[in-house]
Amino acid sequence: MSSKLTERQQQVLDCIREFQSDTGMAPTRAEIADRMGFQSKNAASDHLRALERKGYIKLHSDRSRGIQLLDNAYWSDEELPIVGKVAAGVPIEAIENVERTVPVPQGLFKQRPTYLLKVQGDSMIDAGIFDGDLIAVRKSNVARSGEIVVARIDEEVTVKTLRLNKSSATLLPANEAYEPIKVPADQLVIEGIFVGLIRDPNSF
Amino acid sequence: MSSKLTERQQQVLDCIREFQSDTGMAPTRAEIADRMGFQSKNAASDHLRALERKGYIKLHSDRSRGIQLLDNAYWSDEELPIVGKVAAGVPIEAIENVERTVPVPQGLFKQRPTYLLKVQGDSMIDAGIFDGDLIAVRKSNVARSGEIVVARIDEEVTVKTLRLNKSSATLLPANEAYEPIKVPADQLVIEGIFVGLIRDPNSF
DNA sequence: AATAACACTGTTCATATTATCAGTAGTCAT
DNA sequence: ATGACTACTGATAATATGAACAGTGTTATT
Repeated sequence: MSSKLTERQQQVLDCIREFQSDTGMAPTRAEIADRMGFQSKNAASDHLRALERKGYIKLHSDRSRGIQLLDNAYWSDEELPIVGKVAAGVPIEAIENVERTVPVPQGLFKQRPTYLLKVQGDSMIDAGIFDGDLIAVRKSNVARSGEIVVARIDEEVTVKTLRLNKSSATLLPANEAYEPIKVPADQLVIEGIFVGLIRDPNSF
Repeated sequence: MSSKLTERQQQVLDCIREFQSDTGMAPTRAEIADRMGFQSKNAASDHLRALERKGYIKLHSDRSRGIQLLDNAYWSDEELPIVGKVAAGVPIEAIENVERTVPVPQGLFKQRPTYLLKVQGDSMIDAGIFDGDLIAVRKSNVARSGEIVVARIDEEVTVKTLRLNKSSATLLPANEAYEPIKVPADQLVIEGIFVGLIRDPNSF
């Protein structure tokens, strides 16, 4: 049972999460005040007390950076857009493509997704990604070799495993029925990185 | 590129991970010394410097608890046994059942697995668990409703979703071809909790 | 209209924490 | 046998940080 947060409190909670994600440690009162634009550290203190009272964090008293995010802190839903078919040349996040939004618990995935993409086709079936699955994607225009990426080739968007060589990139399907796609490194457009998968067997 | 750690340094790294897992924050030098049994805080400092130099952590200077675990820190492998067929009545971790061990990166899963179990059968196929998959299991004799568990019924070990009612438990398969199994709560033996899945398409 | 909760500014003080210096020993490679 | 790294003890100084107190307005609820 945790009461609802005010908008400002939610912002502070997000701020703490982001700081932790960036630096690997929880922020101090001063650092929260800095990021949030407060003139006084005590503004941050007040918010922390509120967040603790409402059950989102635990404060370890007299401990530096003693802010512990509780499970609740991660279960504040964020509405993510589901992107379906993507029109040629249109940025993937264009509002026209948004079918609907679904609440996704933050922290469900290690990397925070930017949007959800409904998988079409079975080219990644051996990687456990089925037709109709929702994959969580973090928007990014770079990726490392071995990562599963959302890439654009000739106005078409696909999900494949990225393999980077010296001068070229290969998009690897995970299905024997499909062939790898070799692309010159400078022609490859990465849309995002696969950071998680959501399968709801009752969604059909 | 990160050089190898000494046994002691590995222990200190484990100590930091555990502390962070317990409290949600990185330990101070004093707390490391305390947990490790050092008389001097500087022993911890020395180890931290070594761990940073070898690329396992990042130290944020002049910052309290400014220890950031880098990816490398999680990639220190732990050898986990793979349990295959389980003889009737024999504890699941009995050495006779160990087929082989594989290095599993710690921190790959949020919950640290105790052993790996090779899935036999397709009763959980709708949950994305296929025949031949390795599932990472955390040994536990209790579980919450809704969790996927490794349970023993009549000398047979199965993987199912656990559904707890008032007085009885139901083991739910994720495959229409199989029927749910109802078990009196006091007869159910939980072996462990499903904490992750490893699928290697090249392992066949 | 009163009260509580929210959302801050600004200051002071105690203490938590890091950094650094000075040692002691053991191991390991050149 | 010499230097580099490991693995510590012990102490002190500098700074980072949390806690507390005294205020000011605003907004939501009864």
